[in-house]
Amino acid sequence: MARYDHQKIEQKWQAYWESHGTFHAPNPGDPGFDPSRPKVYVLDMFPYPSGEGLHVGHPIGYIGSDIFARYHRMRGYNVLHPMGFDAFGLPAEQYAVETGIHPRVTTERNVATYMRQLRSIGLSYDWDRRIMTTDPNYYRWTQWIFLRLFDSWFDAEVGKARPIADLVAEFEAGRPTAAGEPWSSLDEVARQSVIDGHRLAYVDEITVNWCPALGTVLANEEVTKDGRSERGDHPVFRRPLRQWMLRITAYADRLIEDLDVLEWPESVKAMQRNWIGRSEGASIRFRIEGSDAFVEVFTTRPDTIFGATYMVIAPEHPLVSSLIPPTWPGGTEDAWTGGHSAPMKAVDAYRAETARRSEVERRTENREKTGVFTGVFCENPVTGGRIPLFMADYVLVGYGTGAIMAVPGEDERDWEFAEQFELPIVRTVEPPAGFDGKAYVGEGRAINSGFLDGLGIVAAKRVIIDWLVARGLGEATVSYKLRDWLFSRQRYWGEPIPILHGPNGELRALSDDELPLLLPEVENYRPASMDDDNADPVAMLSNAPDEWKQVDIDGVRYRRELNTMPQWAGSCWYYLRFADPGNDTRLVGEDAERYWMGEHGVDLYVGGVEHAVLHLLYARFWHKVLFDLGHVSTPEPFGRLFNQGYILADAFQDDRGVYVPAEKVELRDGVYLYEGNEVTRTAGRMGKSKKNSITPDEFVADHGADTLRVYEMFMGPLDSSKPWTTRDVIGVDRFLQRLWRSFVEPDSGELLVSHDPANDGLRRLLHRTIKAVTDDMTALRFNTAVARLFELNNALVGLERVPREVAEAFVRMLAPMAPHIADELWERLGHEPSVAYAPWPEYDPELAREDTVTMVVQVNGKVRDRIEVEVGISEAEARSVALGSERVRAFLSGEPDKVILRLPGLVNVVVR
RNA sequence: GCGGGCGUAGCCGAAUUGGCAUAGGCGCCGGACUUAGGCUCCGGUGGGCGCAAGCCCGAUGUGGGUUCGAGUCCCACCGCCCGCACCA
Repeated sequence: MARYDHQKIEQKWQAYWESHGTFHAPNPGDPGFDPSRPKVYVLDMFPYPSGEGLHVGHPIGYIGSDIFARYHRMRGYNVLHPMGFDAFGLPAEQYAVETGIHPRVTTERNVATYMRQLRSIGLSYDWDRRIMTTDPNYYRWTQWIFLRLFDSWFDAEVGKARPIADLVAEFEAGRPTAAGEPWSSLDEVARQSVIDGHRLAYVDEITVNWCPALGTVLANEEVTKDGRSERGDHPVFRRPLRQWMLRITAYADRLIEDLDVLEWPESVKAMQRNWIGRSEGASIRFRIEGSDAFVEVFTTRPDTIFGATYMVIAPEHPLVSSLIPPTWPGGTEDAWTGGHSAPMKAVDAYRAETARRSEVERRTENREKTGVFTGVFCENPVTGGRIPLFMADYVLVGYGTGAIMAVPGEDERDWEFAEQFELPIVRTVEPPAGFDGKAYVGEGRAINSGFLDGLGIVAAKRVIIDWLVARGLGEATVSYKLRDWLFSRQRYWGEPIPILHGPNGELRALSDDELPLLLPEVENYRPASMDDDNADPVAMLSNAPDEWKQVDIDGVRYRRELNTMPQWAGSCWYYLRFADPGNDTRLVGEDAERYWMGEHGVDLYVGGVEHAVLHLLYARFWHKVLFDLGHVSTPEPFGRLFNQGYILADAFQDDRGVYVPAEKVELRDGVYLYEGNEVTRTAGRMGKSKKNSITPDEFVADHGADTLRVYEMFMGPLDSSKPWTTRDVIGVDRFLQRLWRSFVEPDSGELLVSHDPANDGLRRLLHRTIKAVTDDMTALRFNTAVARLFELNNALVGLERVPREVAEAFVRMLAPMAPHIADELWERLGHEPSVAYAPWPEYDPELAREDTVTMVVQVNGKVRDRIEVEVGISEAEARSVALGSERVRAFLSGEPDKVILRLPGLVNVVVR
């Protein structure tokens, strides 16, 4: 064999691993399970199997986690390293709309491609644990968890979820209902409605994001800031609709607090905190003039209430029309009316205008403020002043109470509005001298604020809240940006929601043993709404046969829920199922859950930062519910999270902006040419649409899986995005070829390993390398680990034979990154296959240390000499070496001199 | 605007605690082997002087600060990336 033949060797070892079940991880209680070993759970964010297959940018995180998993196997851990597929979702369904092919068929075809590609790069998954969210044996448990959410309520007193039965028992024991009526006085329907109002999964009529093109409503999280669908970039409209909701807001505080102990990137923690958006403040009730009714506002600055010169409600605010006067009251300025003859007309017109205006426009910053006076005056509770109530779309209905007290002196938005509508501005916080801005939002003492004058912001807040509480006008409250999770979708390819609707609208959950509720077959996948923006939402399952849609129980006819779950559902708990994928009596066996999820849950979770908020927040929420109900043993699912960076690649566009195949573009004299025409280079993620993808199939055929793995790790830090540079691949190819030649005689295939011990220099390098690579492995610094192995390999060049101690350690260090070539060499070194469970090499701390180190000698502040000294030299010796140096002596003045020895770990000041 | 992060050679990048800045790779230059070629081998690669050992000088976005000593810590500024954004 003249060269290292990657095709032959990689196929050989992949076949070996599969036929020997090398990476199968037994569960507690299974044959071969060793309970004395520590466990590590290494998880990738499982993919949605798209029809395009993988390109080389996709597996970079998988390779990183695979190296981590392989390293821990060699360290003697029981390693859970599974893979599966998040296979419900829109693309397969949209493909079905076009082709009529059942989503199950396309999904299975795509999964087969993914598995072939993943296997071809030597990832050490335990494929026996493979799961698919679309498998009835899987979604049975997704539905089961939904039923637990339906059957639970959040007990705010203990801050955790409890079974509904507990709530019923408490009501029967005298717990007051929210409406204040005693439980015993309620009839069955009223009781049911009280209970339904407490469930973690509940139905509510809310304003939803309706996307006709996708034929479904979307969660806020799935709508871009331009008011379009994240998937497909279709227009989204606001519609009121009765929908399933999950009460994630109940967990807002715990979702924030529990972030602290997680070993997650700070940026992701920050994004989650930001998304939940907790702010402390006060709700304050402002009496409506001439009425007993109040407008309740939320503010984070109750201390500024003396400066509240007007109020604003959102256009969607449910202010009762009867409170709006028939004519413009005295004190109405012309600028406030919008030219309308009566308040109701002005309000109706403004509401209509807002509804027409897209979300995009509404959310655009720096848009000129619009609004209209409602004809209602309120009373400022502290000043007694008469202040107008406006309607304006800069106040959002979804946050706080949908109403604000406006303090233009201390808030930039309010200032802008006040200027436009000629409303009075009163400063209530003293700006620093020389402040010439408009609204002042900084620290300062209260002014123009009656009994608050002179107080700082914090103290003023405390005093005013006490004052309001004493008068029943307000209280301290906390507000969140986080909304409850809209959980219904009108699409076909998702988990059916296991609920029945009774003749009187009552909800009836399926029992656990009626699960799974199978997805029915339908004739047509095309949503009725698809081409009509004005169409109403219709659930796809209304196309199901009547036998499925109707259920008769005890003579009562029930209708099945026709909505399905969103794609996030399956990925909310898949990490639990991997611990015990075959269990058909529980979602996960207790022993398996406690063992694999023990201590920190998933020990390393690797995936893209695009899931920083949605998937990771939803999964944490479900996990906490399951934790509260006693189904899992840890409060958090993912102890350590790592976001791999993306592989970027140049893409090229011609003069019409059309992408041209990147591999056919040539660089000549600083100009990029495609078929002789100049094209423009752009950077970005790899993707089929940009015609710059490289598939693992072609790469593995040309260079091999080991080169792909090592190259992707060597490109740079795993968590930063970096460009794919085909030119650089050759360095890794050379490394592996050179390595092979160091070990194997090219012509005879003889093993070039000697029994002679390594010389001191090589041995020191070896032990330094082991130390560095070992540190790199746990820190996921694989780029530097590769560089260390390059360096060690370079030291072997020119040796006739590699000393065995070096060879053995080298192969073992190489194994996680380049497992095929490492297994081959390991076998040739005379070991049983495979190196996957060979012990990781240990280093000798003495040998790993540098043997000499440079001592820098400064005389009176200037470096005068650098002297190589042995590591571990004593202070006295170092001093005598330094003072013995002629160069140093030449600069001694005879006066007391300051001589400083600089030595790693030793600062030694000598005065002479 | 708020939050998170980053600026090191021609390019990708390294530098555990503040301690020889620039490891490793690409590219480039020179040489060897070869009829030829390069997924071969050897050497060089911040600038200057030197045949050489070596010597001198400069440099981690900019400007300050702390320190015997700063890529690393502190302050200000400049530039870039990511997330959120009329959230009261």
